Amino acid sequence: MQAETIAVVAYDRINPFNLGVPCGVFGEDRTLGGLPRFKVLVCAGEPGILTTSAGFTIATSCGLKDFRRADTVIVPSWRDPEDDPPQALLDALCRAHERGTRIVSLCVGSYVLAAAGLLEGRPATTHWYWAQRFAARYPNVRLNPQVLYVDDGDIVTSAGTAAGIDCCLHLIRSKYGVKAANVVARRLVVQPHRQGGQAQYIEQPVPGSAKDERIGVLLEWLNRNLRAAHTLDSLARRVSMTRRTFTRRFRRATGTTLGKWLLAQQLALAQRLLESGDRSIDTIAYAAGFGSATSLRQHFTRALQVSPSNYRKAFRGRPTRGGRDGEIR
DNA sequence: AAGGTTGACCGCCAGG
DNA sequence: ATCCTGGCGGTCAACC
Repeated sequence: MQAETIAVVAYDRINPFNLGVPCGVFGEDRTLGGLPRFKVLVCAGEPGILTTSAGFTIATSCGLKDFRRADTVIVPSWRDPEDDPPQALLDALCRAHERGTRIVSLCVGSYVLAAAGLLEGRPATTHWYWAQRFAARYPNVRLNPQVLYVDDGDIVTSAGTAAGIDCCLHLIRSKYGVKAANVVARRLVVQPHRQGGQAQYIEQPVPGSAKDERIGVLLEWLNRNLRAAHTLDSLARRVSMTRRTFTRRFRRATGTTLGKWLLAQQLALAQRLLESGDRSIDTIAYAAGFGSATSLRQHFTRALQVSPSNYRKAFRGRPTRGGRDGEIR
């Protein structure tokens, strides 16, 4: 297969984790796992010495001119959303985009794409912490701060830090399939597909208050008792709140609704059970709190675009015995 | 396939 | 004034 070239923009004071995400996903040779070999070019997005926020410096011979060789350009966050990116970088991004190169941003890299004008009128996301300021500064961008990433074809944006991994996995999944993405996910030891949006990761500014604590304790308990049938009323009773207050507090604490949160947790559990062990779909459905295998199949397929049994097959990739997997080197 | 039932979600308002 | 709570009821979707 023709090697796809990925240009990753490095800039001064870059956070090494952000730089590492695309390099970790695309930069390793996983051809034995059945993946194509990507060509990763770390490109200096500005002249001068590039230091990282961890103190070491980056030396690369690639620069903006090398965008020309890329199929995809990734902007792995930005040092400071309030710090305007250099015009030369913005111009290079625009030219690449006009040539048909896909432009991807991680975290607050959306600010760079927006500054380049690439997000005008288009759907996008960014780190939840900056979402409000982003929306105020770029009102024409259809910002959705609830999701982990937004794939708008030639432009892809993603939410904070680790969502960059979700986003990069998505890029692999959409082009090379679920199986390929799972190979990478396994190697990185992350979930192949996280459920729900970034809302569930948004911490409340005052987490320790006694009242939020009640929801927190409940969530922990729920996660250990997913198989039981829960209703809004039974849970509200459990934390001694009225139904209305409970739904409100729940949303404030989790950023989502009870139903969505529960379903996401149940699906995540079902995924884990499918990935390991040989339990029947029926058993797994029951263990994860679904009323029936039919119900599990329906929700699972809708959320992941793969049926449970195909997910299991794809995740395993190939027959495994004794915990060894041919894809893992 | 249509219709009924149930439960979840949330806007709204009144009261603390 | 501001925030929170409890209750009502409309809408929607899942399930039967």
